[in-house]
Amino acid sequence: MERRRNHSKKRDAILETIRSTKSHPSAEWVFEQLREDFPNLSLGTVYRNIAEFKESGEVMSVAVVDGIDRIDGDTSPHEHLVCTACGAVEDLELDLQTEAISKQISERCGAQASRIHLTAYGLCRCCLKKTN
Amino acid sequence: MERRRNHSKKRDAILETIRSTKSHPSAEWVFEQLREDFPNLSLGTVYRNIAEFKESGEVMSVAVVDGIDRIDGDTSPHEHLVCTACGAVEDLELDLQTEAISKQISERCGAQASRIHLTAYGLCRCCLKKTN
DNA sequence: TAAAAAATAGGAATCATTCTTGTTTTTGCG
DNA sequence: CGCAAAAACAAGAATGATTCCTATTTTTTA
Repeated sequence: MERRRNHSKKRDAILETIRSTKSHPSAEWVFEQLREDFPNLSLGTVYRNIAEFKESGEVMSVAVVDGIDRIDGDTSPHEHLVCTACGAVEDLELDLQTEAISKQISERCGAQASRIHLTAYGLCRCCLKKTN
Repeated sequence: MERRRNHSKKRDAILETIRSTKSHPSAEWVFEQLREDFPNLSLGTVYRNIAEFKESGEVMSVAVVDGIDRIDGDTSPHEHLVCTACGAVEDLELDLQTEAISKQISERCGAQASRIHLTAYGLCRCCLKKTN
C-alpha cells in the first residue's frame, strides 16, 4: 500500500544531508544544517521526513544517546561505537558473522531476526587520549 | 566519591523486582508490580533508584523500545532480541567473541570499548507463529 | 530519644517527538 | 497555460517519558 510521493526539494535536501555525513546525526542536527538553505524549514518537517525514510528503509536509527535518536543514511551492514564521554557515534567495520548469528537465533529461540545491531560503548580515540 | 547509602525497603524491593524478571522491564512496569506491596510508592522513586542502579552497575539499559527504556538486572554478558511486533525483549545466548571484537575496535579505531551490545531485531517465536 | 542525613511522595517542569490545522507546493489534466 | 485534488509544509499545540523540586517521612548515628 505505497502512497504516492510528490517531489519535494526539502525532502531531497534532508535525505542528502543525512547521507552526506558520517556523524549519525539527530533530527535537530539535520535541521540546523539546512537552516541556511531553507530559512523557513520546520523541525516538524525534518522529523516527519525522517520517519518516512525509516519506513521506506532509506534511513535507520542506530542508537539513542542521551535520550536523542541518532540516525544513519548508510543502511549497509556495519557496526557502531558510541562514545560514552562525548556522545559521538562512529562506524565500525567488524568481521561479524550475521548469517551465523541469525541461524543461531532461529535454532535456539525459534525467532526470526531481520537485523543484527552490534553497538560498542566506550571511549572514542579522541576521548581516550584526553584521559591520559 | 561514593555517597553513603542508607537502607531502604523500597529500593531493595525495586532491585529485587528487576532481578526477578526476565522481561527486561520499563520503569512503569516495575512501578506497577510494586503498587500492591507499596500503595504509596511514587513513580519518581522508581526512576531515581533505577538511575542509581545504573550508575552503580547493578542494572543496565538494554534497549529503547517505542521510546521506552528497557532495563536488565542481569549484567552478565549476553545478547538480546527485540520483537518488532510485540515489543518483547528476550535474552539470547550467542557465542559472541567479545574479546576479539574489543581487540579489533582498539586496533582499527584506537577506541576502547567497555561493553559490547548485540541486539537482534525481528519476530519472537510467538509473533512468528501468528504470521503463518 | 534527638538531630542530621538520606529517601520519598506528589506534583511541576523539561524536552524530544508527534500531532493538528490552515497554508503552500506539486501534480495531473483539460 | 490555468485549475482542482493530492501531498507537503510551517507553526505551534499536545503528548508522554523522564527529571527535578520541595515539603515530609524514614533511617542512621550518637
